[in-house]
Amino acid sequence: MKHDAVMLMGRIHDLTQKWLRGELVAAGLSGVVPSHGDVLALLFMKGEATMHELAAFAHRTRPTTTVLVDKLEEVGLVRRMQSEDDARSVVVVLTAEGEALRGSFAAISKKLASRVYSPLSKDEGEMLEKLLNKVLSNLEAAKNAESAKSD
Amino acid sequence: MKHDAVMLMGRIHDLTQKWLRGELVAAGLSGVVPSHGDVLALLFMKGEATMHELAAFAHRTRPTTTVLVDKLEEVGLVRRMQSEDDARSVVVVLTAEGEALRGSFAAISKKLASRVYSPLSKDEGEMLEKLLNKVLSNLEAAKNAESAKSD
DNA sequence: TGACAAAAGTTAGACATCTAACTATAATGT
DNA sequence: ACATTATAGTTAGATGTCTAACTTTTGTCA
Repeated sequence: MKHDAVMLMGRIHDLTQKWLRGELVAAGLSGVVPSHGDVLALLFMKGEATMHELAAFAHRTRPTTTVLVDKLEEVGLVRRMQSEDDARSVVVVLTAEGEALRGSFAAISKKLASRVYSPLSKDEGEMLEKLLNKVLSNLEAAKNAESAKSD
Repeated sequence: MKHDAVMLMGRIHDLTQKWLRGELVAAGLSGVVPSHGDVLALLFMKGEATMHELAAFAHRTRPTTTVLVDKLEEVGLVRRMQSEDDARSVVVVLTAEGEALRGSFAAISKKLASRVYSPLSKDEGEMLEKLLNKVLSNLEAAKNAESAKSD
């Protein structure tokens, strides 16, 4: 055992992010980066979402989400609206142009999965997901335990 | 199969990097980040290295490595020297202060591995490394195949 | 009911990283 | 031998992300 899983995951993460950027450019979406994809992914699922929900889903901070949505609004894929329930909230929705990209995004996402899973058998793919979930749950539990200590 | 391995690895990567930053601060190394750790790791192994070697080992670009070494020199952990063989090359070496941190870095590195591997059995740990290596090799092969096409 | 705390979002400033362009030196080929 | 090409490293400028601080609105509770 080389105990290098963290390094391996870092490398895989780097390569997949880089590849994704290339795909987005190839799809005519210069200036759109993988994090924007996470924002759009939630909108494709839910139709609309608050900044807060988008930030949580994309695992980014709210300031970062502000910038991400600024960009998506600038290129015309989403629109900000005032919430009717809560005057503090902003609701983000897809424009027609944004909705039109649903298919492209699904295709890129499928291509990414196939790229990563192709060297693995079905069993191996499932095993990998199981092991990663174990590791992640454990890290999140440890993190929560530590932040709870500072009460 | 959820095909979410990429997302899981991204999350694990984020959490481990964040934790590492905290450990470095706790070790009195404010301003030193995980990438600096990669630079130091090679110096702990080889004693000295050129900028080019450090960049390759840390998987960063040479401009980034310039900045990393600037910082390490500023906090007194390494020193730049002119190479005697090649006037273009810079050789980076550890200072006494840098050498003194060997133990702390080994401890942090061990703690990180234990954090990640603790929820896994020995067999599972080995399996995880095997699967990640498969995925990474495949991605690197695909990348090389694509860049070769543009000849 | 009115003060104070919590939450949603933005702005400002910092930082790690990247690509492109530049300087200086070494290697190569005719 | 000299011109061209390649390599080592740095500088300059851009970008994605973060934390801290701020504004506005909502919730709480004495």
